[in-house]
Amino acid sequence: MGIIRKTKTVEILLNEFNKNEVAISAKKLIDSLGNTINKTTIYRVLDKLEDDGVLHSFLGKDGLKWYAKCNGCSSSKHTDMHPHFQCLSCGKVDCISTNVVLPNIPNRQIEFSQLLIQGKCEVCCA
Amino acid sequence: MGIIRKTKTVEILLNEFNKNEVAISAKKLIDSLGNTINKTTIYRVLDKLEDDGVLHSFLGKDGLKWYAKCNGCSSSKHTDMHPHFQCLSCGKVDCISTNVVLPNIPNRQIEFSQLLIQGKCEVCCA
DNA sequence: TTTGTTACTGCAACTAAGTTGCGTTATATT
DNA sequence: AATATAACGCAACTTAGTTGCAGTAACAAA
Repeated sequence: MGIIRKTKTVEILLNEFNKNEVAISAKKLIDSLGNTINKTTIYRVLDKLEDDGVLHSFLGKDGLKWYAKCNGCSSSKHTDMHPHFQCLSCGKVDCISTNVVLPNIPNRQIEFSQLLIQGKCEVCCA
Repeated sequence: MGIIRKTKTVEILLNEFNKNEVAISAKKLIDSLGNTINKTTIYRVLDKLEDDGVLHSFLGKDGLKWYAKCNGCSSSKHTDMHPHFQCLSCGKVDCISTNVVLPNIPNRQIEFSQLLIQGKCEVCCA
């Protein structure tokens, strides 16, 4: 079940995702908002926003959970299937809006895929 | 630094990877061998075998660490860059020996990539 | 505006994967 | 056999994420 009441916590968290384009890890949200909002609440609101199709989640290079705003997803169907890029220098994660060409795998039924590309971002490249 | 002495633990672990074709998670090795070998030792030997280019590691769908035998890797260079397939029904993970076509990302320097495809394996499809 | 239902929150305690420090054991070299 | 040290076991720790429960607040209805 998703978000039903527009609480202060929901507003604060949505605001975090609106002011930056990049993805944000649950850990970072707890680090920056943890003395305002309880970490349990942060995890729960993120989970519900994902259920609603407002955010999508994926795992970063260390297995940490990251969230980013969805494009064209609804609560019934997450259509987002794009790759993510994580910078090995500064740790920043971006959504890459390019379609992934999946390899042909015989006799298997593909349901999801996650592609994490790692390297140096445009800032850390220079 | 990699493996220097051929101990009983190294032999047992390598044997696990030789009898099956599939990847094995660190957790599963601890579950099955944990009363014979200490879990710290399992983690350390896996780590060293990866340093040596004997195994490669990647993260499964829950962020758990998985290991599988390498093909054509050395201690100096891990050339393996293939996708992995994890079955959502039985949990099995396989290496897919197909090259991945990475999307073109301007102004970024790509160093690694990991593609995890999820769905139903050939056994669970039927 | 007040009341009442219940979604939401905070707290504390917990779970589980993986790590660290250190004293002991065992491999391999001389 | 002696010895240097890689490898091991144990216990305690770290940390991301979860659970149960009691208290709080959002919101609809009166």
